[in-house]
Amino acid sequence: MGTVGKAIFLLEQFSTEQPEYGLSDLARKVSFDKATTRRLLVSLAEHGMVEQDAETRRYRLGPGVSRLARIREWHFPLQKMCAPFVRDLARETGETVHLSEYSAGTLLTVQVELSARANRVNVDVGQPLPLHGTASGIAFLTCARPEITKACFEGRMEAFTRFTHTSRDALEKAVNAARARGYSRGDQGFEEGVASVAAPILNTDGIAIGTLAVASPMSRIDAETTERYGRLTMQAAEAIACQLNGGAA
Amino acid sequence: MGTVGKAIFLLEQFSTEQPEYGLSDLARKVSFDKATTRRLLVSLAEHGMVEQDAETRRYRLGPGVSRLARIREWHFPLQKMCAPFVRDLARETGETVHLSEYSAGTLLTVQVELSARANRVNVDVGQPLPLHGTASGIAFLTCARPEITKACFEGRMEAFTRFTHTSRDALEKAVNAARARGYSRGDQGFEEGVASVAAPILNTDGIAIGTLAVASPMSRIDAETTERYGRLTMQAAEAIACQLNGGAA
DNA sequence: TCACGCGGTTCGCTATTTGAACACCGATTT
DNA sequence: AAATCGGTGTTCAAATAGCGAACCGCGTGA
Repeated sequence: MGTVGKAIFLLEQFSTEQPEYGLSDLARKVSFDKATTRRLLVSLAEHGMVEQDAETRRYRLGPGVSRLARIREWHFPLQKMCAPFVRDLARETGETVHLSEYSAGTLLTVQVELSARANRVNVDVGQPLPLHGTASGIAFLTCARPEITKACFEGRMEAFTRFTHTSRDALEKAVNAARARGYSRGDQGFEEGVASVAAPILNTDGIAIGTLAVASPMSRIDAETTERYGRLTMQAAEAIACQLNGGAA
Repeated sequence: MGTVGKAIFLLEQFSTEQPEYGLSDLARKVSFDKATTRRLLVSLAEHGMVEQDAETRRYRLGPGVSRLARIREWHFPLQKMCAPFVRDLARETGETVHLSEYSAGTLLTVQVELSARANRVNVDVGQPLPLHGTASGIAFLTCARPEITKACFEGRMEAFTRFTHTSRDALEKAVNAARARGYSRGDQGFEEGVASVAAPILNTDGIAIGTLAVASPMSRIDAETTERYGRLTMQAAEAIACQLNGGAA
């Protein structure tokens, strides 16, 4: 791994559950030398990508990342644009809805609207979803760029539950079924007891850039509601794409 | 400059005005070798910090930066929290209001609410403001951590206009006056014809983490309105600090 | 009192980064 | 259609930047 890879790897350790680290903590977690870790952190801090609490000496993500994100969001306002659609879909279904965006081999969760029910599916913002093991992933693969699909089919497929598709064949079938249907189904492929439906969000070229998904506890859904949620998700994803690509079409 | 510094420097080239670069463009702009620039971009792209448009081959900020920003914002929701205060202040004054956060030696503009008037001051999100040359900077220095103040006083002070404070003495005077007053004034220190007032936003320890500022064309204001805007800004900054620090006191 | 773990620093070794030169491709010019 | 230009992307010897074991000083709890 190159030096910048390591630096970014450090940044990626921060999460909503663990937003702060001491130097040694972090060094252990990534198994870099303490000195290395520190040098990287200092470099990052010089540009505001991390900041160090003046008294606890712990490190956390800095204002620089927000700045970059604002520039991106300004130019490509995916999140802002999708917010109302995600909310509406969550209200219509009463289930947890999440929006994901493709990034470096996985789908990153961008936005989550949690179900109001006591028994609900929890998804964290920033959580990466595997392409082969989630409804979102399968939906994405129905319209992904060929290189991505190829890399996914040829890569190792980790089994998260006993339902995860782990063979190219099974996955290809699931993707084809989803493409025919217009939305994907993910039955306990990532987490036992969770059933999801998802639809891809396409750019002007018809290539998927992300997905919209509804995740429910299995106990609450049957074939009919799955179909209903699937259609709603598909429609919402299309509406998003339509607005993203300039209102036209 | 170390390798990660260079990588981040690349990221910092992207702005709202110039959100995309070709490889050669970018290499020229930062004066790195093309090969170097490319290697850095590839490393960044592997982690989603930049992405390359599949057809134009140009590079832009990637979803990874948004992810990091969301994690930070989750943990430290400055922007979300301040939004209503910024809006209210903009409505009350009818002028451009901007919120900045300290990062790596400067103040980064986090949020801007532009005046509705035709003749108005424009500030860009993500724009860095110098500590010595703006109302925001002076407000910040009234309550900054001693090291920061020291570094600023001892550093070179660029003159942006003929009104910019360029001597330690002048700056120190302005800071002391602002501290006594509760808000700072910046008369054409950064841009001719622009007068601003600003107040620091303090953390629980009474240390400034950012500033809130109102920027008006000079033609529109006099001593009295300056005083009024100053008080309003101060109150808003205090209200923000109060909410940031847990509603208490 | 001692031992431990913490943040931070040093310095010789070495692996990584560097950049001139090159290959390629497509558009525009001759 | 040959030549030229400007662009992206690749190579490899040379040199620079990063590495990490060992170190310091500090606070804490045994």
